[in-house]
Amino acid sequence: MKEDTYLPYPQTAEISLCDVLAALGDELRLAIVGQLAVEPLGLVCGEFNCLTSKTNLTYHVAKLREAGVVHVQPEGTRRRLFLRVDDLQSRFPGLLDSIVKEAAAARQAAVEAGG
Amino acid sequence: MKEDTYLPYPQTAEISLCDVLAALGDELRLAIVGQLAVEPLGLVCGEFNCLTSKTNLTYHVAKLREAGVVHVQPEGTRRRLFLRVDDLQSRFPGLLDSIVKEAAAARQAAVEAGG
DNA sequence: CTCATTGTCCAAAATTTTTTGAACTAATGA
DNA sequence: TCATTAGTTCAAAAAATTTTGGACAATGAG
Repeated sequence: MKEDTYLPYPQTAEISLCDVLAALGDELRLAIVGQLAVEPLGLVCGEFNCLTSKTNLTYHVAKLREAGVVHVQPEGTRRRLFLRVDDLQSRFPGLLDSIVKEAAAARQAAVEAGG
Repeated sequence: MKEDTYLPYPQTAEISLCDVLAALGDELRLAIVGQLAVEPLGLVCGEFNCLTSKTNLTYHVAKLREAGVVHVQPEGTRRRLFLRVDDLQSRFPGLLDSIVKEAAAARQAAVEAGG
C-alpha cells in the first residue's frame, strides 16, 4: 500500500455538480455520507454499517472520492474518510446541508420505527 | 393518447432523496431542470435544447417525473413540464435552490465562454 | 519473523441504465 | 378526410454501473 501520490480527488473548483449528485444518488453511498456527516473525526471503512463486501466498499468509496464528496486519508493499513464539508459548501452553498439534514431525519425515523 | 389516469408521480411526502439525486445525477436531466427552473410557465418537451431523440426524451422525462422532480401536464398532444419547486422545497429545504443556482452559473459560464 | 487485519487491484459476471427504431395513438389544421 | 405534429410504447441493442472472487500489499501485534 503506497502512502501517497494516489487517491486522487478533484480540487474544489473542479467538482462537478452532476458527478456529486450521481455519487449521492445511491443508497449505500448516501448512507455513508449520512454517517460521515456526524463524525467530524472521520470514519474508517470498517466502521460503516453497510452490509457489503470490502471489495465493493472500495468501489463505492472511490466513487465518492472521485466525485469530490469525501477525502480519503491513509492511516497505516486503514483509510479514514472525511466529508469535504467546507469544499462542498463553498462550491455548492446549501447543497450538502439539505442532504445531510434529510439523511439524519431518515435515520431518526428508522430508529423510531424500531430498526 | 389518454388524457388522464396516467403520468403517475409521487406525493410530496413520498419523494425519496436518493431517487431525486439519482434523477439529477445525469447531464441531460440536470440541463432540463436548469431550463425549467427559469420558466415558471413550464416547458413543452419540444422546447428543450437537448440533442436527443423524442423517444429518449420520453424516457428521461419519465425518470424525472417518477422521482418527483417534475409534474407533467397533458396539453392536447403536448406535455408541459413543471418543476415541483414548492413540493421539493418543503420536502428537502434548500436542495433545489442550491442545484438550480449552480446550474444557472454553469450556463452563464458557458455563454461567456462563447457557446 | 509470522499472523491477522485492512484494504487494493484485476478481470469476469451480473445487473441496471440508456439508447435506438419501428409501429402506433391522439389532437390539430387544412 | 388526410396529413402533420407531438409524444408513447415495446422490445432489442448498447453501454455503463455494480457485484464478486481470487490474489496481493502494507501495517501492526505478538
